[in-house]
Amino acid sequence: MAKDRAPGHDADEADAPARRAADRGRYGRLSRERVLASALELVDREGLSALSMRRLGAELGVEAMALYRYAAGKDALLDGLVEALYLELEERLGEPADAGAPSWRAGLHRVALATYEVCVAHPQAVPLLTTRMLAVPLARRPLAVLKDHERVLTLLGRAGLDEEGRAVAFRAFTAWLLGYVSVELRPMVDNPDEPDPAFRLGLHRMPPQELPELRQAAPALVERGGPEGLAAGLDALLDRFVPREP
Amino acid sequence: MAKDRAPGHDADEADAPARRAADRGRYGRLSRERVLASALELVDREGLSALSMRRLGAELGVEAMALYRYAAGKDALLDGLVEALYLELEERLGEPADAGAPSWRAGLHRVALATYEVCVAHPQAVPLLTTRMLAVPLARRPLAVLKDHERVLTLLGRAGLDEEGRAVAFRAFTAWLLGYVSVELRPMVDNPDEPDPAFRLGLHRMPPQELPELRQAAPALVERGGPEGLAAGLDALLDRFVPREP
DNA sequence: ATGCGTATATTTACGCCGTATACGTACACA
DNA sequence: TGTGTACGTATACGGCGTAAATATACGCAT
Repeated sequence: MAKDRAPGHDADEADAPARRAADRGRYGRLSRERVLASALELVDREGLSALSMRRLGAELGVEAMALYRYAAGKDALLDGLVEALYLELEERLGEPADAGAPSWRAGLHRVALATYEVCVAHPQAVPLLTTRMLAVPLARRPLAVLKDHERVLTLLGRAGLDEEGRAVAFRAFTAWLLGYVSVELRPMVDNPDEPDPAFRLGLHRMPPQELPELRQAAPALVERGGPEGLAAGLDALLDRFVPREP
Repeated sequence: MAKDRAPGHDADEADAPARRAADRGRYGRLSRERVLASALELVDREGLSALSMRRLGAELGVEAMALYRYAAGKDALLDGLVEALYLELEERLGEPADAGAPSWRAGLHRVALATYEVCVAHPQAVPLLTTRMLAVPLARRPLAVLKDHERVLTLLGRAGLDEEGRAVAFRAFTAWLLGYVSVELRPMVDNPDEPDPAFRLGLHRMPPQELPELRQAAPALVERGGPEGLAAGLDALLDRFVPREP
């Protein structure tokens, strides 16, 4: 495929121009959006390890090197995925200025919940948040990420915190949120299709005598806390790190 | 090097046996401990991306394939690193049964603090906790990890929680701890050697007008919360998820 | 329509990666 | 001293990220 170099006429296909373009998925050209969207889709479908430049190129009907026009390299592509997640978050949240005037607390809950939902929609991409995103120095993070930070800081500002208090609360918010989605959104179950609960969890692999508590608690541990668990912990932290409301 | 096949006599070195062994670092043979220790050292020194089978082999004076006797593959090697971290944690904490009888709360603080310290000692390995460790189904995690889980569950059991409450508290403990070390232990600073704070943070890279709050808060944000921040959030969560003490 | 400059995509090549397979080597024990 | 077995090496393969050079197609003035 993509081997014949005859410039114009092929045989039975009428229009000569954009012949190769048709090969690459019926959309005319590449664009950063298309590249990132396709990458995210691939990750959602087959996991992070399936994402390679060559594979993504094939997905788009294009050679690997063509992608370098839209991302400086593989690392930049991964950072682009983080950006894509935060753009999706922005979309869910609406304008940066939290337009209406719910309380700062409700605002933070809204941000946390929306982030949770984005992560639920793309569980395979979640590790990128703790690896790529946090690895990039603050000022170099994608704009969408910075806007999210700005939003959270603004909400904390409304709570009447001084600069130091705001930084403490911001770190706590981020740590809880990222930690929560990290532990929540990955499979704890060994063999999902097994009917017997103990075998489904793979408990027969664990040392028989030690670990009695873990053995007993395992079925409950693999349950999800859900958005409620996220909200409950968030409130606990806010109660601690933010002075009483007026 | 490692080319001469003359079996016994060399020239000036007396003892013939273990000649090749001397080439590979003056220690006789490989072992899982040596492999994992060397891998962790390499990661500490040069980061996760520097860890490859070939490189680690070279580090040990051995061909890459030799490592496959001690770890089934690269993934298993990474899981082994997680195990190594938790063995180090176990060492810091002493016997699994939290022998003395500090309160369950003090016990949890001790576990959290010791985990924090291990992560501070190996910041480059921290991403493995959210990627590899959490990606492995509960029952397949390394024994040292399971023992840690058991310890935390036991402490929560002393707090008088029922099964459901224990699972909720366990997840909150884990999420907070992993989230906290993840955000805390990576460099936020763009150019550490720059004297001027704003340039050190790379603030000149950020859009000039938007993000006013972030701009102002940045210097405080890049500070660490330290063990105190960890403990404060932990208490907040425990107060919420554990019924009042007797 | 024509030709050209530029944006876009391909080709080719290099070195590193994980690892399957087959092969040497040396040590423990008879 | 001989032999079985645990340990390490040699070689090879396909896939990876990406640098450099090359080919193609599109917008636009003519």
